[in-house]
Amino acid sequence: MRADTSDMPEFSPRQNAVLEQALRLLVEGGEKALTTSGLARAANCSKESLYKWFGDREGLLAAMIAHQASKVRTFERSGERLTADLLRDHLELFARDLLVVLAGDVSLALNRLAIGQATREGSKLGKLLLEHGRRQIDRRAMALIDQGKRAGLLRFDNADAAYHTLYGLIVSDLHVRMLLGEPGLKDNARQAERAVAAFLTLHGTQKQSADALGVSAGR
Amino acid sequence: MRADTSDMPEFSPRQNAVLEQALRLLVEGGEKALTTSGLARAANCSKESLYKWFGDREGLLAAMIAHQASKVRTFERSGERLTADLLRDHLELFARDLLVVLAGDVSLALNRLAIGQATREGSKLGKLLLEHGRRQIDRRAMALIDQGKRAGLLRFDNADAAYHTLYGLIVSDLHVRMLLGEPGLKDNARQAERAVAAFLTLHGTQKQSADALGVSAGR
DNA sequence: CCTTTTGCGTACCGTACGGTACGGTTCTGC
DNA sequence: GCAGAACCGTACCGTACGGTACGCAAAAGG
Repeated sequence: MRADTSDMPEFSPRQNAVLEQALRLLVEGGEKALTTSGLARAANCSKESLYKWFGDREGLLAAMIAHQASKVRTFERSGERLTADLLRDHLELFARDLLVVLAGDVSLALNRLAIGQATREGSKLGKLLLEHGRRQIDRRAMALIDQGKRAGLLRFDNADAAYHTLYGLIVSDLHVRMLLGEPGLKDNARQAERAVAAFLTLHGTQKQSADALGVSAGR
Repeated sequence: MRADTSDMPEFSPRQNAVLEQALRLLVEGGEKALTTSGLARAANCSKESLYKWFGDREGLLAAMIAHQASKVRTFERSGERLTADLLRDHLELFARDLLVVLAGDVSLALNRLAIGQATREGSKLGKLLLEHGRRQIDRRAMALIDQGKRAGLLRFDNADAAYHTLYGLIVSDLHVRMLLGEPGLKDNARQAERAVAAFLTLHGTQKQSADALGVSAGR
């Protein structure tokens, strides 16, 4: 169960507990609620220890991202032989998982934090968040659609472009809306079905019934 | 040239100049660079005037959003008879405009600001930003695809769902990536073409050559 | 011309943050 | 059992913010 090419520092249990408190504060009160004093109080540790462990505030934020990413390992069960139905199931599962992850409290809070820090000249936190948080889910999807292509069930020239199409169909502007404070979808499964149906219409090799494309919906 | 159902307070020229400076500070240095003292210095006005005009800091931020929105009026030229080629052209134009707007410095800075303020319990700024900034572009797109349906060129049951599909195909995760500090696309036009081609494959009534779907790409 | 309003510039206040220093306490290795 | 490290709690420091108050110049208006 070792992580892949992990380079990450890995923190002590005590430090992980502190990072957990930090995430809690961030989720509950936003960035302004995550102060060194407040964290020290909430985690029953001293500010001195915080600075010893994480260097400065930015180091703490980076550690929080790494810590959260280390919790979201995604399994890659890629043994079975793919059929059209199986591919659809796996794509819909991926879509549902993606929607659940993006709508998660911690994910939203960390993204808000990194976006709040970012400026025109890029952002250290933003890079970290994209790399740590996105790599896993990207790999899972890419492996899946690659497998679909090798099984003759999907057709596309550029896997990256096809993946971004899938992503856009699943998420649309929902992520930004949630980041801005809007509530999420009422029914993730429905959205997943619609997105995957559209994706298969675009990139599937078999005729797709276009039924699932225009149903009542309503966000 | 009157705005539609505008209720907005509309500010004096002097106040607009101050808001312009505020936007400049925000774009150049992010939220932390937008302080009342800094703005007063940059705009050659007194802090007292700022508080008299805008109430408090949140009022200033809201005014900045309203001011920016008042600058981005979108024309609605919906006279001509639609053909398939014309519809495609208009959709691609919309897509390019959308990508340009989302990638704009001021748009990114305001979205970062509102997202940074937002918490789980919604955000005043976020609501404002979505309503003021999005309404125009949403209306333009909805009118366009509605027109396309009436002309028998598009088919869908739910216009809202179809629009979100179009939006997702155009933007994918690009908006969030840019908010996190990543550079934008190298070629908006290419992305617009691909997205519209996919959208027409899904919702067009005429056979679409699937050529434009899988080309080399590269973001 | 004089009055009133508007607004600039500056000084000021309370607060709260990030970061440091220190004394006392618990844990660890030998 | 003891020395040394790790660590907690608290106090402290400098700074910078949001917001207010005041003195004075310049425009507005009759």
